[in-house]
Amino acid sequence: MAHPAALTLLAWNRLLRAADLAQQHCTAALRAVGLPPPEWYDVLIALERRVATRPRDLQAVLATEQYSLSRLIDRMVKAGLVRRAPCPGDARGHLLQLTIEGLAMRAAMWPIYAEAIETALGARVNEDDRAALARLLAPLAEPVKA
Amino acid sequence: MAHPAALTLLAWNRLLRAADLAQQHCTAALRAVGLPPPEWYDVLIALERRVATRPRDLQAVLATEQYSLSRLIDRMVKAGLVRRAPCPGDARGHLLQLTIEGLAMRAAMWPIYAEAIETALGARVNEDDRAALARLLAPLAEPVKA
DNA sequence: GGATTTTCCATGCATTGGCATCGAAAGCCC
DNA sequence: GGGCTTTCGATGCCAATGCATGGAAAATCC
Repeated sequence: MAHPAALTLLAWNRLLRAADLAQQHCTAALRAVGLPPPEWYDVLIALERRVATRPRDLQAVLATEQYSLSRLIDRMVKAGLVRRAPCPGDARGHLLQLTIEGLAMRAAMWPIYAEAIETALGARVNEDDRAALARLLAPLAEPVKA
Repeated sequence: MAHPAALTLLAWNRLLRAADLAQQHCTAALRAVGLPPPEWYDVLIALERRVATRPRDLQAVLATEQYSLSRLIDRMVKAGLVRRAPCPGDARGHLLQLTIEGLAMRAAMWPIYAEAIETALGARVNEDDRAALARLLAPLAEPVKA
């Protein structure tokens, strides 16, 4: 296996840095107005759109670790945003439901989150470049070994 | 502030996912052969190249939080890879030095790290695309407000 | 040069994450 | 149906992170 070229390392470092800065920016923006971090939004919106209703589906959608998701849900339940309901047909798992508060929280978070994304990405890269970025990142957003 | 376009969201999600997968892959590759995570390499190589010798310089170079770096150094000192030496002319700080073991560790990590980068990025994106990626990510690798 | 502000680094405390493992229910195979 | 394997989700334990703050030295200001 060849050593990475200088260009590869440059792209590598920028990729990691860019993602880090982007996430920090969003987290800080939400936090600044007393809202929970982006991961909470991702869970809420997935449940609202019924993309997933069980933890294992959410896990696949969000590409998060099982234990990590399990505890995230714990916190969201404790915060009153999500409810665990019995799962008909599979007594191992359960269904996840948004509460009214969860729905409200999702709605409250979006404007802040959206603006943060716009500031961090939309406003700094023109449309052509955003399209190019999305295209170039597509293969990298797939699991490495696949 | 306008809502992000669908294209922006796509690029956004792929950016975060790609960086996450990339880091996981490297961390796992190093861990699989009993070596410490990538951040350790970043510290070691910075010290070896004398890019930075004091914690605050390292902090700037690595774009890490102050407390986070402070404790990372703690661990590396405990592991015998780095030494804290008094800093002539500024009694608040100190100089960081690689130990022999630190130097060896840096050398031992590189082949594994390099191969992981090559697998995760170099081998999945052709040269033109890597160049394009580096160019497109350049603005995003700068602090958001700048 | 004394007081104030800023820089540099560490740390207490609570939260979060990583890893391994567990218990329980489904699925499978015979 | 009785074992064996796989899937689902939670959790104990320890490590790492985040946030706030502390303390001490340097720089600045008057």
